Amino acid sequence: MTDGRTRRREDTRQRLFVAAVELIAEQGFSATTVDDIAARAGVAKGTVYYNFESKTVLFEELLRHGIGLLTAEFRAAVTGLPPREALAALVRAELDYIRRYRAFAQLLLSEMWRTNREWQQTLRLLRGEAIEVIAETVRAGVASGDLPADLDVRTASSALFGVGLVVAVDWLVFQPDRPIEDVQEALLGIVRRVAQT
Amino acid sequence: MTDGRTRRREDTRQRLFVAAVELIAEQGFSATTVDDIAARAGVAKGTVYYNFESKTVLFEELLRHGIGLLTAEFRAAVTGLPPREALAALVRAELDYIRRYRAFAQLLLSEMWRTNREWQQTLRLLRGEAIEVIAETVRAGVASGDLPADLDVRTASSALFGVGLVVAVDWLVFQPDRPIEDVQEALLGIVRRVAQT
DNA sequence: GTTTTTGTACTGACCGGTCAGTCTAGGAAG
DNA sequence: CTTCCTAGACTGACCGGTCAGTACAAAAAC
Repeated sequence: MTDGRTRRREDTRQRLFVAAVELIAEQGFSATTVDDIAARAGVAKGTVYYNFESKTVLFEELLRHGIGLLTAEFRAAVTGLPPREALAALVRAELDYIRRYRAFAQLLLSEMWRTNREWQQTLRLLRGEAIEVIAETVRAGVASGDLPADLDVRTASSALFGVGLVVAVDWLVFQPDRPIEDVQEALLGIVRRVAQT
Repeated sequence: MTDGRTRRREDTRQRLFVAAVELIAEQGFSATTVDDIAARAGVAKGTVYYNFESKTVLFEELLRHGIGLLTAEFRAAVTGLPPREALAALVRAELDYIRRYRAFAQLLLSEMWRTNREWQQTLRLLRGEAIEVIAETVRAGVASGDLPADLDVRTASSALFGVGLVVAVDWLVFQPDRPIEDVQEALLGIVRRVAQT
């Protein structure tokens, strides 16, 4: 399983992911060429096609990997916490994730609301999984009376997800010199106020 | 000035704008071909290049036109209103605009945070102009004591702009059957709470 | 009022470059 | 020697941009 070969291959795939995510974040999927990805990863073009079926599949696996990680961190963040604390933990987890994987966050923000792309279904599905974790928390909060009863669970959940994304990426792109902790504070403040019963 | 020729040409340019904005909203700038745009507008490819210098210039003029309109509506919305009412009017104006030009809003959301694209400077500039209107309102509110003194004007303004965009487009793309008035209510509620002194 | 000229809007075949994907020779690991 | 993987030249489709030519309205000439 973790013999030299598998480890080496896993390493190559990882380098390709990193290269692809950076380039696609900057330029978008269509404007990014496979040659660029291979060059930045320091491998030959053939290696890309040895490791991935196609450019689209590489991107889909990238999305799966990236959002899977986010979903996992969401789950880890909320386990065992009461609703209102869990909500704050989710905001923190999202921003923490964005800080660590800023290129992926930027990519997500740009490609999330597209329609008519081959990988759109995949992305929609993955988005649903991540938001479901938020929705579970919100639902529990509404049921227990910790959150306002008139809160629309689906809307609130997707809004929370999107707002964190846009505010953080906006900060990263347009005011990159300022610390992300400030965004976190601002967002927590907003969520706290909105969550008031 | 408004003879047959100029009117005809203006009409063609308008049709090209409409076709381009829809296609780019769905697929992105790079994935949209000039042939597609021409076909949807019902003109020959050459006509695109008769009316616009290049694909990039067409897109830049599109951005200028679209954001210019938004900025104008922002200005019209705030004139003569006291800070807190002006802020609510801005939210209403933004959502009203997004409802009317949903494709353009979707396009903006997807291309706004890109880096390393030829037209990035243009977009950055235009974004600045639109946000400046918001910033003036916030600044006046902070100065007059109508808004919290510790509000960071630049951050608050760009956050307000971005949040309206994501929440509205998210709704349009993922829950298109529900009325946008609900989003407006939700957003106004949030802004009202955050703006509390 | 008719004919000729001119300028403008548009057309679509075509060109050159680019890019996703293929193929095969060869290097590394065991 | 065999197996697994990588390199990078190559191919064919596609796409941005060009250009010689058409259509047609309005002015100019008579």
